[in-house]
Amino acid sequence: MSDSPPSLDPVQLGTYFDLIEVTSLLRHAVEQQLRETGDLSYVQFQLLARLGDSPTGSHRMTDLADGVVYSRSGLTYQAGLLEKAALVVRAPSSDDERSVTVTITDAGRTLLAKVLPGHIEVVRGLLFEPLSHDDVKALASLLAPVRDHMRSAPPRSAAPRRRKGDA
Amino acid sequence: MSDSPPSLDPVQLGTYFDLIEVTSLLRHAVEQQLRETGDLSYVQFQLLARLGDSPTGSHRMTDLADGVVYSRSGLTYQAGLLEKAALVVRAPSSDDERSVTVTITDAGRTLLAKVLPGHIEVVRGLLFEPLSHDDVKALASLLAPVRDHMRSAPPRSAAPRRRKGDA
DNA sequence: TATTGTTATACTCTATAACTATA
DNA sequence: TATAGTTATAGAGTATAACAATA
Repeated sequence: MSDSPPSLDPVQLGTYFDLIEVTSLLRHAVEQQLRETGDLSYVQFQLLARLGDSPTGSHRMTDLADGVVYSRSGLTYQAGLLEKAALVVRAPSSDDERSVTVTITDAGRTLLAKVLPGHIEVVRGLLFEPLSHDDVKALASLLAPVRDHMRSAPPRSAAPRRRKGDA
Repeated sequence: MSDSPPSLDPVQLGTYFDLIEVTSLLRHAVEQQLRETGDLSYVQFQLLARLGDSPTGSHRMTDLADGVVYSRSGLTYQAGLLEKAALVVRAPSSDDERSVTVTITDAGRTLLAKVLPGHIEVVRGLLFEPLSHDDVKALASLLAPVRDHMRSAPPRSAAPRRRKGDA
């Protein structure tokens, strides 16, 4: 199948390990803060944040699923939890009766506002404290192409159901 | 408590989001590969990899827990699964009868060897493809201080039971 | 026929607390 | 008394497949 060298060079390997370690620790710390402060999981926070960022406070289920969650049923589950907590409202979309539009409520915005400062403080204290402004810029400029590459080359993850063309 | 500005600057925020997105996608892709190729979760792979890296092929449970897993019972669970799959053996430590020494088996090493090439290929194809060697070095030099900082400042995560001094 | 979303179900993983045994 | 590990248990999260409704 392939005869390329089957290993990463030591720098790559160490970088990969550091990346995994750093984000695991960061994720863990942030999840704890979100749970304590707002009784939110990270996925739930991401959903609320996306809705809060939207000019309308709304998104279709599919758009949310494509960004945050990996399966549709998973999103239905999470949206159900958020709706039960009155942080979100679901309603049939006006233009496409199949779609469901999710909208953040005032309570959702309030909770988001309550949770955000601590969230940011954790991120700053853990991730950014040892980095200068120039370091952050450098990091950003390294991550951007990786992000774009990953977005453009869905390895074979995602594919919640079956996307566009497919054998 | 604190009157520091309650938000990250746009560059920091974008960097944080990119970091989360990149590692989420990478993690997801890698987990899928591990599951398909070796029926391993990422945690299980990490445990096997740690044991395989050790000169003796062994580690104490506690040492494994401190690096990979966040609760002791979680490690017991995972070690139990690995042992049931004959990838690992557990035995009381010779020097400290309270401790349990986990050792990777030949089958464990075989599985590790089977899984590693694909693992590395996913990491290279997804993470390193858009980065030059200098980019990787730069990324490594940015992640290292963050990693050290996080290790030295356990925010209040981990603490599986109760560490050294504690109120 | 394809797409959107939900439901039922099953499974994996994680964490807390109670417990045993050794240092 | 503190440390190492296990167990029981409970809960959160995820994915697959079958389903209903609209385009």
